Order: sequence, then C-alpha cells, then structure tokens
Amino acid sequence: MEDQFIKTASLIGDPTRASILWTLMDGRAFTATELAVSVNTSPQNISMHLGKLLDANLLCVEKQGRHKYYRFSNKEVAYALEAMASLVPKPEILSKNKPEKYPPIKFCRTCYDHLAGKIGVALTDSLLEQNIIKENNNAFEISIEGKKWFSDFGINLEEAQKQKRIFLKPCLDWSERRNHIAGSVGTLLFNKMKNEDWLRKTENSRAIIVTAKGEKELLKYFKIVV
Amino acid sequence: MEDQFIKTASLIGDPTRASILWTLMDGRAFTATELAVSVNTSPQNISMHLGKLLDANLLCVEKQGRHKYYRFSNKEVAYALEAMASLVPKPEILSKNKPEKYPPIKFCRTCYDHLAGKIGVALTDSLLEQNIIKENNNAFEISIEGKKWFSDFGINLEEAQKQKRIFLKPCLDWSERRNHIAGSVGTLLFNKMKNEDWLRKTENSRAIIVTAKGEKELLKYFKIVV
DNA sequence: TTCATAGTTAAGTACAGAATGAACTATTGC
DNA sequence: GCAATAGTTCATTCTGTACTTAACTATGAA
Repeated sequence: MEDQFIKTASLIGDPTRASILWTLMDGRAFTATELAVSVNTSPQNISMHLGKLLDANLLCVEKQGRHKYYRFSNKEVAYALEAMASLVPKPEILSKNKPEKYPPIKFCRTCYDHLAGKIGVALTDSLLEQNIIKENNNAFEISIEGKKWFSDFGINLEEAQKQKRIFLKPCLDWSERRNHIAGSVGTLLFNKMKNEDWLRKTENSRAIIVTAKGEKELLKYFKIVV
Repeated sequence: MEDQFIKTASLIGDPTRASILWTLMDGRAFTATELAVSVNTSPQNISMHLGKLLDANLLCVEKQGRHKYYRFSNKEVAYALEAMASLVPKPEILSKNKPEKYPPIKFCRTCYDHLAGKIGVALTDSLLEQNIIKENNNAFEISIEGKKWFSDFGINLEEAQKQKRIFLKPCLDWSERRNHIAGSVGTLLFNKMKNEDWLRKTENSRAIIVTAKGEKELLKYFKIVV
C-alpha cells in the first residue's frame, strides 16, 4: 500500500499535472487542447500527462468526434484535491506584508455545480432553520412550506424532479467540514443566484464573487452576513 | 491560489516526503532519525525534507532534549493524506493476477489513536443503536445505560474524564465518509480491544488485524460481522 | 481530394531538485 | 572534561522525468 500511495502522491504532485487537476476542479470536462492552453504547455506534453492520469484512474475520457473530453473519474478525486487545497498555508503565515483574509476559494466556491465553502454551508443551515428543507438520516428533503418557498423564489421543482440526476442530497464540504446542498436543487439555487447577479463566476478559478446586490439579498433571504 | 496549490501538491508528491507523511499517518510523533530509518535515507536528506514540510506548516516539531519529534501540525493534514490514499487504484484494476479485496487500510485502521475505517464506523453505529452513546447536533454523549455498559466492558470513564484531552467526539472517516468515535473514549475502546487481543497493530502500517478472538467478540458485543 | 484541426507516439535533451559528502552545533552521559 | 548521539548546513554531484523536436494517425470541413 505504501508504494501505491507514494506513486499516487507523485502523480498528483507534478506541477503540470497538479495544474490540470486544479483546472478540472470545477467539475467541467475539458479537451486536451483546452487543458494545454490552460496549463500553458504543448499538446504532446499534455497528452503524456493525461495518459498518466488516466492510467491511475484519476481521470476518464469521453470521445466526441475528434475531441476528447477529460474529467475526474469519480468524486473522491475532487474531495482529495479539495482536502489538499485546504492545506495551503494561510496568507498570514506565508507573508506578513499581505495581511489578507482566507483565500477566496475557501470562502465561496463551487463544488462541481453547486455552492460550497462558507456560503454553501451557511445557505444550507439557513434553509434547515427556516424549515424549508429537513434532514433525515443523512438525507435532505423539502418540507411542505419549502415547496412554496422554492416556487416563490422562482425555482421550478417539478421540472427538476423529472431529471435523471439526483434531486437533492447532502454533500460534505471540505473546508467547513459540514454538509451543504447538492443535487439538482443545489444547482438550481446556484444558477438562480448567478442569473440574478448575486454571484459571479471568476475566470479559471472555482472561487465565486458575491456582488453588492448578492450581499443584500443573501442577508434578506438567508440572514447570511457576507 | 493555484500556484499555492501546486506548491503544496509537489511538496507532498516527492517520494521521500510522501513516505515520511505515510509513516506519520498513524498519528504518532517520530524523531528525525527514526524517520530516516523508516524512509531509508540519510539524516541530512531527512533533515532537508523535514525542513520543507515544516516551512509549509504540514508538520510541527517538539524538542525533547537532543531529540526532535515531528508530527502533523493539524488534523487536516491527516485527512488530506487519507483522501489521497483513497485514490490509490484498487488491486483488481491494477493487476488481474491478484484479485485481492480492498487494501486493508481501508478496512480497518487507526486514525491517530482510535479506530477508523469500516470497523470504526460499524462500532460507532452499534454503540448508537444499543443506546450506549447518543448523537446530539454533531456531538456524542454517553447515556445512563452507556455508563454501566462501559464499566461492564472494563473501561473506567471517570479516569478518562479527568484527562485534559477531549473526552468524546465524532471524527469523520475518509473511506467511509461517516462518523466514528474519537477522543479518549475512542482511544480507551481501541486500547481495550488491543489488550484483549481482539485487534493487533501491524508493523509500519496503520492497518489493523482482527484476530480470530476479535472476530467472535466483535460479533457478540457489537454484531459486527468481519 | 485536400487542408486544417485534434490528438498521439517515440527518441533525445535539459534541468530542477533530491541525494551525497564533509564539516558543523547541541545535548546527553560518563 | 571527553566521547557519543542527534540533528543541521552548505557545496557538489547525480538522476528521474518533464519537456522538445519530429513524425505520425484520425476526424471533420471545403
């Protein structure tokens, strides 16, 4: 087991591969060329690295025409990378000239396609407190009041329920070590907030920006102080 | 953030350092020389690597006379490494000639000084089911029946309660993604089982072996089928 | 058919950074 | 005091493996 662990660690530990994995951390699938651009290296080199990541079963591929889409082969990969990201030394320790707060990714970020980080957990807490959702042996369900709330909020639950993907489930947050909402409900909430310009995605990062409008609305709807 | 992540990943990814971290994963503190032996390299080299791990705040040191004891600086490190270990390709995939089961570390292992893995979680479930312990917003407490049970089982809770360390708390298991018992109660349970020869520690690994006796007793006391 | 784009494979090179060797400080024990 | 052990520092060497150059296959569009 030890040498297997070491192999996996070195696999992830190469700068170029770590950068590939970082890029893939927002849950989307990328083509080899896109990754080459994102990571700033040659196609041959990317091909070599992707091959190694595939061999170790960290990534999987889907062929579409002449494109190949790479993504994580399972969620454990994303979890492990998040856990590693949480080890990044905090800016305070790193350099005393830049007394920054927590890195933004820890504060507010996406986990695949739903909100994670502090905001994700606070949102979930608020929904639980307002009895919009209920927890029941490690599963979430929407209450009767909750159904009304979602439709008032402008989210069509019936539509979501028809989808094949999981409707609603708890997802463990790495930095907060607390549950937050995943599944299509999680995605719908996130998309709604994005469309209403409460939140904005940043380029090439999983960090999310809370707009001035978002700050107000999050306080109003969820009593979240940003 | 990305380059910070990459730095951390490369830090962990070096074979020698990965081996150091692996050794430290059972939660004990090791001296530099012990680590040099365990990792099979020179004292100078270990010193260099330990220095880097200290700089990144993954490890911390305690000086005791002319010895220096190294250990993880926080539990996030252990969590991240466990999460990485869970990415190790399963033997079935790795080689078709050795159709082994899960690596033993995932099955039964220690997390710092208490039981983790499948057994750790099953044990906790059983204690909850038997109303020996109760869960209350992410905290465990011992019931009145539970107090009797522990004393029957041969564990002196009063003694443990006097200690400075945390008495009882849930600890999240990486492979199972479920809570299990930590704190001094967790340690006492583990030590008791070790002393009664239900379980045995393996050399240089965090894996735990369940003895034939252990198999019987775990079934009897906790209805755990090994 | 031909050109362009997407991606792979193979051989050779380059270099970051790990390991080594030698000389050092610090603490313990006799 | 001195010897032995624990650990560090720095200059030098060495080596694994990432990256490059070049030639290749596969798919799609004109």
